[in-house]
Amino acid sequence: MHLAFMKTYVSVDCVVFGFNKNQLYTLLVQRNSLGSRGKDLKLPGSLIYQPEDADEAAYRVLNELTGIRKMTLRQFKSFTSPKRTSDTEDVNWLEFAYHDKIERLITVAYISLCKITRKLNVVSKYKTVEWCPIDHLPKMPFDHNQIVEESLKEVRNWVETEPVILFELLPTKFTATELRLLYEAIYNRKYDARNFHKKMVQMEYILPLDEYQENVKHRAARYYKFDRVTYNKRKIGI
Amino acid sequence: MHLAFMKTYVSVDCVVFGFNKNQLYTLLVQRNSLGSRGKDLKLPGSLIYQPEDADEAAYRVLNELTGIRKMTLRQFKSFTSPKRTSDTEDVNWLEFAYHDKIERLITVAYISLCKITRKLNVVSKYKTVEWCPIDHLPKMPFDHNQIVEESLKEVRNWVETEPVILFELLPTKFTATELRLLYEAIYNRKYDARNFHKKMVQMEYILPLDEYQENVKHRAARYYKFDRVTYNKRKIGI
DNA sequence: GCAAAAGTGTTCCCTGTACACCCATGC
DNA sequence: GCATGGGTGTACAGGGAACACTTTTGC
Repeated sequence: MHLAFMKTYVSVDCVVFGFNKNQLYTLLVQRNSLGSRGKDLKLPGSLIYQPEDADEAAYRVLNELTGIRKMTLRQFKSFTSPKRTSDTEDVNWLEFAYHDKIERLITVAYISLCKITRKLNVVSKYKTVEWCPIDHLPKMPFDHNQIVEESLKEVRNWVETEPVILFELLPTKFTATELRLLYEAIYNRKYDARNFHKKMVQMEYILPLDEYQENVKHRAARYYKFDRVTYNKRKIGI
Repeated sequence: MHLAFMKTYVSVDCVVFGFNKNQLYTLLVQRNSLGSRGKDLKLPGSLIYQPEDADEAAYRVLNELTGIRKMTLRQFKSFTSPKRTSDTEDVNWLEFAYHDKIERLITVAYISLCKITRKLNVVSKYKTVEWCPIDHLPKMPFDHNQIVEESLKEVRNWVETEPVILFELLPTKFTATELRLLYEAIYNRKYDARNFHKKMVQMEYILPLDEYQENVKHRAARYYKFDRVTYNKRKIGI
């Protein structure tokens, strides 16, 4: 038996995390669909251009959406199943969007992070760009649901090696509670607020500000900010 | 400017770790070269066949080399730079080996593990298969040196989530010192032998045997074995 | 005063690390 | 005996978890 080798298109797909209140969100785009079921939301992504590597393609996709030149990102897994393109509607959309015959398509999945308050550009290829809570995701095309699911585990690994990424999800000034809720959302567990606060105070790269919440009906919480300089010094020590 | 999308061949490459004495090794194959420089060693790999996904291609490559049906493996990163195929000699070899015109090639890199004593098959595509100490690797084609380098970090992550993989590198019966040297090789640091021993005794899935070393010129060390049943029970608890 | 959330202090336990010491074997 | 490596016991430090208690603000 002689088997043909696989010659294929390669795309990148980005799981962009955002955070608000106590909930993680991910950025979804709406396909300019061909009259199909539902809202037709999917992960932002693109085929890779000839002169690009996958990282560059991911930077390009994210730059189009957010205007940020080089967002922090992390490749986490490639999805290569031949079954990815078994849904004819998905394939039709691909061929419609890229004006090309697509037989097989593998994708390199990336994680990135974005302040949820950031203004987003609606790229012409899509109808809308929106934040969607990760525990209420719609059914998405290809294996995008699976990609998001696996990406959440990868975020945890990422936080452990580079806690700096947490601060890309928070506003510049944040309270201890906001940071704690972010940890709780990522690890899907509760942390004792009192212990968490002490631990946070010990992180020398989190600087207390002389600013406090206003118009809250309880004791106003102090604001903190992340200090990149101290953080980078700390990393050398490890 | 209109840019062409990338249509490319996709391969898998496997970094197979082995362990002996106090040293990690990786499995390299020798290309049936076209009269070229050096020994021409590289990572075992293959283009992906049409009906396969990347995991299946990696299983196939490893099965050819070791005869093991489904070795434990872990996808860890895709390497996608257009520069991968900038060396003409590398491209010549590819086209020679696969009887096809190769312009661009991305690869999905995998890690796997193998007892170093295992008998290996020399696949017809290659001249030799050999174990090479990871800190004395030859210059290899493509970005294979970079792949090995990055894979070592990934092995550490893997051990932390699934310590079971360590025992795929050790003989069925092993001493405390052997396990310690394996840890030392992976983490590139020393561990206090006495503390390590105590820690090991606490791991309920490592069973002490009533067998001891023979013909050693010091107190004979006890042999231990890994108990998969206890290990799996333990995992449920987490 | 009361509710609600911020923030501090204390205690306990577990784990890692350092290190002193004893054991078994070959020469 | 002595060198070599195997194996046990003790002691201390740091970090996490549990939780009592105080502070500030709006109503």
